Amino acid sequence: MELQDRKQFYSSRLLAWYKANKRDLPWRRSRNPYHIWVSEVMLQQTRVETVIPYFHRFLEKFPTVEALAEAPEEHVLKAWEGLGYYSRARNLQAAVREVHEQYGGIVPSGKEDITSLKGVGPYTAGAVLSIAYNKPEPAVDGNVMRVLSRFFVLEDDIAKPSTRVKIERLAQELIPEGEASDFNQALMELGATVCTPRSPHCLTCPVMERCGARLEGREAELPLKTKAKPPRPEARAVALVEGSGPHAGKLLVRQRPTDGLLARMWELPHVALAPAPGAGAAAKSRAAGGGNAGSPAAAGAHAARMAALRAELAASDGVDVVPAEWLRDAEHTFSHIRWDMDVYRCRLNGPSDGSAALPPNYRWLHPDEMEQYAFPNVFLRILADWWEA
DNA sequence: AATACGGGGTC
DNA sequence: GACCCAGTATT
Repeated sequence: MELQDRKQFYSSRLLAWYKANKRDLPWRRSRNPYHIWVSEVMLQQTRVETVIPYFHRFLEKFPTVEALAEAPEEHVLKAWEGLGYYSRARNLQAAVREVHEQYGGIVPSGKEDITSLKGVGPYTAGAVLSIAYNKPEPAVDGNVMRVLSRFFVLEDDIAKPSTRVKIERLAQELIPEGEASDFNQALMELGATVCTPRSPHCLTCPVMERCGARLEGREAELPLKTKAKPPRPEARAVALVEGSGPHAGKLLVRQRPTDGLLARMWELPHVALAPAPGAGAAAKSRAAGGGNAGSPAAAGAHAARMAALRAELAASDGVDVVPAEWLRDAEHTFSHIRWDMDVYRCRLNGPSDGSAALPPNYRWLHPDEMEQYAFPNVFLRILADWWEA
């Protein structure tokens, strides 16, 4: 049968290629299921080069299941600072605590058990079971969907969940007897280094002779994927509040709520501005490339935003912050939201000795205390620029 | 099935 | 600027 034959060809060629060409990655130097697990969670939607330094630091701080289970959550979040998708860190620690308490510290090797852990979905379950335990489970990520879509000319939309399920069945059939660990990594390695999203390197591909997409000249068209919605813009006013008296040299920061975007991370106090014509115009003028601090129209817009900043912060947090001047703008794009920010230098209204009481989630932060607070990159950059100047 | 959830690299 | 990345949870 032709298809059977192609599958056989694909598996044996790919496996041999991988054994001869695999990259030397930190998590490939270990078969410790905990190490593999940590790497797989970090690698979710994140590039290998980005992960490597985090992986080293994380395992240095939390070398074992027990160490991570017993660590304070804020230490874990701090170790994850800058990596993004911070629920991964919280879920990983919750799952590791479960492994510590319910599985005697041994990462479970059963599909049901490991899938029940927080933050462990179909991909991560398959990756840990195959890579660490050599179990013949598929581990289908974006690479695998692309690589198999091309070789077998699958025209399903890889953005649809049903497509992943279909490709999982195929990926499982392809696993050579006793070679799950290397074969699954080979699939991903091919996608990461040869069968890349754009301009794949077909001439060096170990399976190009029988690659359907290549033979039809369609390697650039596959896989099919529907486009994501663009992030929605949000105008925000940020308060950079300098301390005085005993708080001189410090900045006012606050911790975010336990749920939602950037959960439990620290940030500069800020408010969302009404999506008024003014905000849109300000964003537009920035996009056009011109600074907007000088123009009369911009000055009026700043006055309105400063008033909104003070009023909204009083209403939401009960802090009375008095904006003094526009400092800078800043833009940050998440997957689904774009923040168009204006940063204002402020002072805290209250006793001149700076003894005013703060809400429980507020702190005065000295630059030397940064290692105790986890900030997302969007605020890390603003803080760094401020302290540098 | 659609959306929330970060941040950065690349062509 | 567009696309994508070793995805998962929630709705």
